[in-house]
Amino acid sequence: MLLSKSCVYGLRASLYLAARDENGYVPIREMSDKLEISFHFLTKILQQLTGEGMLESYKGPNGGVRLTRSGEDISLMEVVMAIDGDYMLTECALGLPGCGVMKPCPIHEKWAETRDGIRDMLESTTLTELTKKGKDFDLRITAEGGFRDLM
Amino acid sequence: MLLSKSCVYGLRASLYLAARDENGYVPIREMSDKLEISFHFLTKILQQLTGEGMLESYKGPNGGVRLTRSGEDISLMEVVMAIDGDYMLTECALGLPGCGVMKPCPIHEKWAETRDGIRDMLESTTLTELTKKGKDFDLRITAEGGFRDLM
DNA sequence: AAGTTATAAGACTCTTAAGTCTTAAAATAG
DNA sequence: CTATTTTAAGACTTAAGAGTCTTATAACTT
Repeated sequence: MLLSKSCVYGLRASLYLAARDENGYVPIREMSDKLEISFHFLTKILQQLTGEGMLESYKGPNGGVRLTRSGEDISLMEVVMAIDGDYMLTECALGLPGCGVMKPCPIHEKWAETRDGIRDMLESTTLTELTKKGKDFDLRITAEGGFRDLM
Repeated sequence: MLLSKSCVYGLRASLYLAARDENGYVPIREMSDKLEISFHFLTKILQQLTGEGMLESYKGPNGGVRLTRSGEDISLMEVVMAIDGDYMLTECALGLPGCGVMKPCPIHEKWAETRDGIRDMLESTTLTELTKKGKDFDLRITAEGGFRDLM
């Protein structure tokens, strides 16, 4: 799998937060219910995003988490890097250590081009762009439900 | 990781076979030694490729495995499909079941384009193309050694 | 025929990702 | 102050991929 499950859940949660444009704190319990993700597991993932500064959290009643910046300014890449790190964009396709321009494997060059395609997509796509599309066309954010059910 | 370890080992072994252009059978033990892959593990992987008809095997002394066709006619895609299957080219980026044009997630479209890039690369690259490059520039096929050491 | 070299198959172990559960600590509402 | 709602942290369990080991079987060499 290209992205780990943690990362995928992190992306869905980030989209959920961006979609709720009232910018109050959103309880993790609410998100785990709506997105059908284990509460404790989601909590762990969101803690990573909080640690990276993408989210901020607040304890107590009416607490929860929220984006620190506008969803317009947050790319998918930011979420992926916070959770999965950059292995996807640096790792050799043949698994050879230290593969790079200095000591390439035969697939290195072609793989690097392909990877750039992935990188560009992740970097150029923002949360808001996707939530807008999601709301306009009622696309899916959970196994069954679309954006409109959710809000 | 985009490709499983099994798949990566399968690719390296396939390249090894394509690089040994004398078309006799190559003992798995020789490959596992040269490529620094566990013999038993590599055996399993090659059995999958044999099962898919990409390799043929021969038992007894002077036995081993060999490509059933010329390396020019075998794409990386063929190896990847035989070992990892098509999940990479069909799976939803948000992990939603049955994501597709009918019931897309908000990333579906962009992700499909990116995936096409991967697909094209894997389909258009042949084993021979890579072994030729590997031999010409003595590129790496193992952690330390290049193609020239190997043959 | 006997011994050797090889693949075939599957049980088994190890490691890591995925997921759960428990306890602690913060902050607010009443 | 106290009860409640929430995040925080980390131990723990489960599941899956990665890797090892053992036994069986095929086929060649002498």
